[in-house]
Parts: sequence; structure tokens; C-alpha cells
Amino acid sequence: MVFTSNDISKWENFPKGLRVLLLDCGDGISAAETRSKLESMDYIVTTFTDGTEALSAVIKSLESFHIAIVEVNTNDENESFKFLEAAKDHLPTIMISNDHCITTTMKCIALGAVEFLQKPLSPEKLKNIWQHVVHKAFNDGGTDVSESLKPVKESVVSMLHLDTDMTIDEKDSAPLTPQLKQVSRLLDGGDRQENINSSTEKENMEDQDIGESKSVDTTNHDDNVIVKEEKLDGETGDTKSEKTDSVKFQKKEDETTKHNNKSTGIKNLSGNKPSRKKVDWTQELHKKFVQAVDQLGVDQAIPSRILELMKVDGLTRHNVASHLQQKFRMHRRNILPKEDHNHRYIQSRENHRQIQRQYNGFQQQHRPVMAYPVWGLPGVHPPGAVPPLWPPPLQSSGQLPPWHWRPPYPTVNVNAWGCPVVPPVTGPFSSPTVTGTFSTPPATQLDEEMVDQVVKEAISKPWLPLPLGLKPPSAESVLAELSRQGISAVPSSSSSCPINGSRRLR
DNA sequence: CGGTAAATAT
DNA sequence: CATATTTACC
Repeated sequence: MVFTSNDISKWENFPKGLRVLLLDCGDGISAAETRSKLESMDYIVTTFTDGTEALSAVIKSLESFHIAIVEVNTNDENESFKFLEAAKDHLPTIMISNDHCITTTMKCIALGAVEFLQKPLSPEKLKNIWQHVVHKAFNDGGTDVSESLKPVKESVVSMLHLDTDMTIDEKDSAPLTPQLKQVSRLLDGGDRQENINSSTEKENMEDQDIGESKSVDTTNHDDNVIVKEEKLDGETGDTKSEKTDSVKFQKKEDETTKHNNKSTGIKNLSGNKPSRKKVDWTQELHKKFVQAVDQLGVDQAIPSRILELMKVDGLTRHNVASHLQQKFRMHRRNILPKEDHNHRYIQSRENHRQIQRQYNGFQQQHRPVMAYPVWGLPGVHPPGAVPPLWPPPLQSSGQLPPWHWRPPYPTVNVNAWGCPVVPPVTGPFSSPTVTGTFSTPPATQLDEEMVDQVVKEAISKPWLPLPLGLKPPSAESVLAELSRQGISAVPSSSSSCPINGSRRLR
């Protein structure tokens, strides 16, 4: 697996080191108790009994706090509220109290507290407060947010860059910035995008948001839609020549099944001027491509055939050939060594590449959710399941990024609190992401690093044959599966020859 | 046509 | 600077 025991331990320690400003204007007793609880969480606590001092500390950033927790004393609330109002813009501020009155709670929230916690505090309640920090760091960008949150944001950003970023289509790599403008989709009346979380705007609501929902919960949320935006080609002066017309990649969903189409890869911009060139190999498209190749069998996967099977209008044989060549065969060669002498060379070279390449570009964009998603395509047409989402649809609000994938470079800013920025997701979500993605390679003795490399490779390049004994389904199995699903043959034109073996003449 | 390499675009 | 995709060629 991708995990090393080390990583896991880091996970568990995660929120550790969060720097908390604790303000309790009342008796020092409850403060001491609270402090103790916070410290038991491994947070670094600094207690204040004077609101003004506390505020001063926040503003001067003498200490870099990540979050403030303020005790609301039933008798003297004002001091607390005063602090809250002044500090809320700088730090996410949580109010705590023995007073369980809804009015008090409401007031706290209304005044800008990110959360109101009833005492007694419990580890459960304290465990996730870091989420407010991240939320604040992100959504309250600009302004007066405490400097201490900057590093937090950077860390998270770099982490998210891993996968998030690209998912949203290079241009608006702003998923990280407060304004995640999902303007986009000016295209076809498609509008599948069911929800685009716009947690961004209206900062005023923001706080309440959190308050109500009880916690920011950056964890999961099922897949969301990808904000995909068709590039309006700068189609400048296309007046003559390019008879671009036909090139609208029509995605004809062969699968009539519901198929939640998340980011639609190729979309025909309504009325757009057909993009003349440049095929966008998105999930949809690639998926078709892969299906086609699969059906044909790697051996007979030949551009023209693939093209037919894909049934994508406007796609040219060349596009396909190129994709095929570049994405499949090229790699296959490097991986499936042939000559012994060259072997070593190639191998090491490949390794080297991997290390350098790190996560970016194509690979990043399309990090598969499953180890061998596409080839497996058990669910190509299956009415119910549409498994392989090549470029994983993480996105918007609570996409749960595979944070566990250690970025190649230091992502976690040392100034940020805690070790890794891996959320201590404890819910049901954590496992799915992490597990079952691929079978452990039989790499008994191999160095962990190496295994890691290989696995990453496999994960990141679904179009490749699996290394280390993992093998893609045979064409037969794929066909079998297809027929099992009632798709015994490819309909219409030419190909209805389910038996891939037969090559056709043409 | 199918494959590649070189050229470009990102 | 590396990768993705398109073009040019064989």
C-alpha cells in the first residue's frame, strides 16, 4: 500500500501542535480544566484571563495561534463577546460554556464564532477543531487573517495541489482560493453539475454555516462535480481555412444508464465554433478510448478501429493513434523489458523519470481512483455501476483528497501545526479512499520505496499494463463481462464483432 | 494505414 | 522544465 506505518502514526497525531489561545475571563479554575483538556489533545495552549491582553496577543501575532477558544461566563459575557468580535477575523474562534442556553449559543454564532461548544469538553469535541483553522485559512483568505494561518493554507494548498487542483481544469486552479468561481459551464445546456459548492462567497454567512453544521467537516461529501469549463478557444480569426465545423466532440453516451456524468470531458459547446484542433482527453473520452482498446485487445488495438469503436465525432485517427502510442505503447515498452541489456537501462531510467516527474501534469489530472480502473472496466455498461472515473471527481466542497499521498516535495509547511496535514478522518470515509484501491503487489522483498514507486505508477497510469504481476483483465474476460451485461456486441456500423480476435479488413 | 519522432502547445 | 497533443514523415 501506499501507506507506511509511519504515515499512519502521523495521521493519528495530526492535530497535535495546534496552537490554541484560551481565554477565560472568569475564575481560573475552569480555565485550568479546559486547558488541561486541550493539552491532553496535544494542543499547545496559552491561557489568558484578560480579554484585552488576549486580543493584543492575537493582533500582534506574538504567538502564532491557530485558533481561539473563549469561555463564556454566564455572568460576564461581554468581555468574551468583545474578544470574539475583535478576534473572529483573525482567528477562528470557538466559544465554550456551561451555559447551554440557545440564546447564548446563537449569540456567539451570530457574533462570529465558528462554533459553540457546550461544556464539559470532550476529546470528541476538541478533536476536530482544526477544521475551523483550515476553513478559515482558506475561506477567509485575504484580509486580517492571522499570519499564523498562512502557513496552514500553504500546506493545505500544496497538498491539495496534488490532486485537487488539476481536477478543476487547469485554468481555474483556484479551488484553493476563496473564490472558487465555478462560473464555468457556459456550454451546453448540460448543466449536469448538480452542485457546485459555493461555500465561498458571502463570508458573512460563512461563520454561521459552520456554527450550525457544528463543524466544518472537510471530510468527505461524496464526489461532487467537477467544475469544468470548456475553453473557449481563442478561435481568433478562424474565418477562413479551417473548416472546423465538424469537430465537435459529441459525447454520445452509449451507456444509457444513469451514469452520473461528472465533469464532462469533451463537450460540445453549444453553438460554439468547433474547436478546430486539440482534443481534450478527458475522462469521458479516455474512457471510451480505453474501452475500445480493451475490446479490441491490445494486440489489435489499432487507431482506426479504436476510432470506430469510440464513435466520437470529430476525433481523428491521428488523435487516437497518438494517444495510443504515447499513452500506451510507449510505456508498455519501458515497463515490459525486452532485451536484457537494455533492460537495466530502461528500468532505471524509468524510475528516475518517475521520481522527477512527481505529481503533475497529466498524471495528476487523472489520478485514478482505483488501481486499474479502466482496464478492469467491469462496469462499462453496467446499469448500476460506473466505477472508473478516471480523473477522479474530487472537487468542490468536501472533496476528500487522497491526502495520504505524500507529495513529492514538502507540502507541509513546517510552520503549520502538526505533522502531516492529513485529516484524522475517522468516519466511514477514510477507509474507502485508502483501501481497496489496489491489490498489494507481490513485492515481498522489494524495498518499500520501490514498491511505492511502482504502485504510484500503476495508479497514475491506468493505461499501462500492470507491473509486478498485476494483470489487466484479458480481452476475453472483458467481453464476457460485457455480454453478461447484455452487451454482446457493439451495435451499428461495422463492428459488431464481439470477438476481438477477428480483425477485420477494411 | 500504422508508427514514430520532431514540433508545439501547455 | 516536463508533459500532452499535434504534425510531419517514413
